[in-house]
Amino acid sequence: MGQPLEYIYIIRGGPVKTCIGTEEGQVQVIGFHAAGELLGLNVLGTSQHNRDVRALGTTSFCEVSLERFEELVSKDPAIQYEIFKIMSAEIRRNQELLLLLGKHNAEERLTAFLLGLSQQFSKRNCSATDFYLAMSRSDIGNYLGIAEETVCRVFSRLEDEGLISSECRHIKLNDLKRLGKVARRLP
Amino acid sequence: MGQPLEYIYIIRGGPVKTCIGTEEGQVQVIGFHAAGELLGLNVLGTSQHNRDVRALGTTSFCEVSLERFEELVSKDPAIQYEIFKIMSAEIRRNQELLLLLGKHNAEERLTAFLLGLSQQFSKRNCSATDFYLAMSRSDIGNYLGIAEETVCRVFSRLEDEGLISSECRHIKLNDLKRLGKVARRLP
DNA sequence: CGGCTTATTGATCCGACTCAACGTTAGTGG
DNA sequence: CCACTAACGTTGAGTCGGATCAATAAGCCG
Repeated sequence: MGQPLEYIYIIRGGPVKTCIGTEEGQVQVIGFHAAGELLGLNVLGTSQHNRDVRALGTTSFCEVSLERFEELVSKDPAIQYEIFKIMSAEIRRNQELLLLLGKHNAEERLTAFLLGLSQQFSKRNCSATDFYLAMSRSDIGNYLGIAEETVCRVFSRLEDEGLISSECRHIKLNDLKRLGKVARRLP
Repeated sequence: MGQPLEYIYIIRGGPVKTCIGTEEGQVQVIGFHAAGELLGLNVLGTSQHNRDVRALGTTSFCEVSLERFEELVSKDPAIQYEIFKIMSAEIRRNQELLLLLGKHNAEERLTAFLLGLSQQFSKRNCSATDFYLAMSRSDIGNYLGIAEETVCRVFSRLEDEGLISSECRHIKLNDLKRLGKVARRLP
C-alpha cells in the first residue's frame, strides 16, 4: 500500500489476503485470493496502490510493469476484453459481499463464507467439503465484519449442530444442503 | 435486473439508485448515481444484468448497444483506458463502502454518507453544505446497512448537537470539520 | 376528504461486542 | 533442554447498540 503504481501482480501460487486501511490505523480485509488472480487493477487511474497484500502461506508472484500491461491490453482485444471481465467480476464479488455485510447475521455470513470457499476449492479440483483455512479466525472476522470471538462461537455452534467439523483450520462441511439453507435464511 | 446484456446505459440526468437482490426477495442498495455515470459495466462477461436501477426523480438515459460500446472501446485506446479507470474507481468505491459497513457504527456511517454527498455536490458546483436528499430514509438505511428508524434517530441526534439541520430531505451541514471527526472516529 | 407513503419517536429485546480467562502450539534464547 | 514469550483459538459473563414492534405525525395526490 502506498507504493507508486508501477506494476500489477499476478498470483502464481499461495493464498494471500488484501486489506485497505484508514489513517486511524483501522484495517479492513477485502478479500482472499489464490493462484491466477490479478492484483492492482483496482487502482488504474490513480498514482499509487491503495491495498495491502499479505501472504497467508508460501506464495509467489508474477510482476508486470504497467507499460507492458498497457501494451498487451491495447494490442490484443481478447486480452482487453478479458481484463474487462475480470474487473467486472471483481465488482460483482464486492457487491455480493456488501449484501452479506448489510443484510445478514453472523451465522449467515460465516456459512456463506464457507460455502464460497467450498466452491473455489471445487473449481480448483480440490475437495469441496474438506479443506484447510489459510486465514486466521481474526482475518475471517475482519473480512465478514464480525468479532473474532463470534467467529469461534459460530464455528462451535455449527459443529454442535453437526453441520461442520472444525478442528482448528481443518474444516469439513458435513451437509452442504443444510448449510445452504442457513446461509440464505430470510431475516 | 435479469434483462439480457444488450445495452449499457449512461445517466443523462436525474438521481437513481442501483440495487441487487436475492432469490428470497431481499434487496441491497448498492449505490446512488447521478448524471454522467455509466451503468451496466459490472456485468461484462455475463449474460444478463444483475442490478435493478430505479429513478429517484425525473431522469433520462443514454442507451448504448453492447456492439457499439465494444466498437468504440476497441478503436480508441483513450476510451478504453477511460473505461478501465471508471471500473477501477467503482471497485474502490465499493471497497470503501465495505470498510464503512464492516468497521463503523450507525453515526459514523451516516455522517460519512452525508460528507460523501457533500463532496459530490461540491464537484457539480452545487452547495456542499445545503442540499436535498433524493433518496428516502429507507434507502439510506438499506445502503448503509442500518434500519430506517436508526437513520431517523441519528439525524435527530446530529441535529440536537447542532452539527446539521434536517428538515425532511433538506439537509444543511453546519460544521464540516466536526462532522469529519464524527465520521472517522476510532472504534 | 380519505388513502398512501414517508418520517419520527418511544419501548422493548436480542445479537454481537467487549473484557477476561485459559489452553495450545510454535518460536526464542539462556 | 526447558523457561519464556507470543500468536492463535476457545469459552464465559456482562453490556450495549441497534433491530424490531408499535404508535403517531406529516406530506402528497387522486
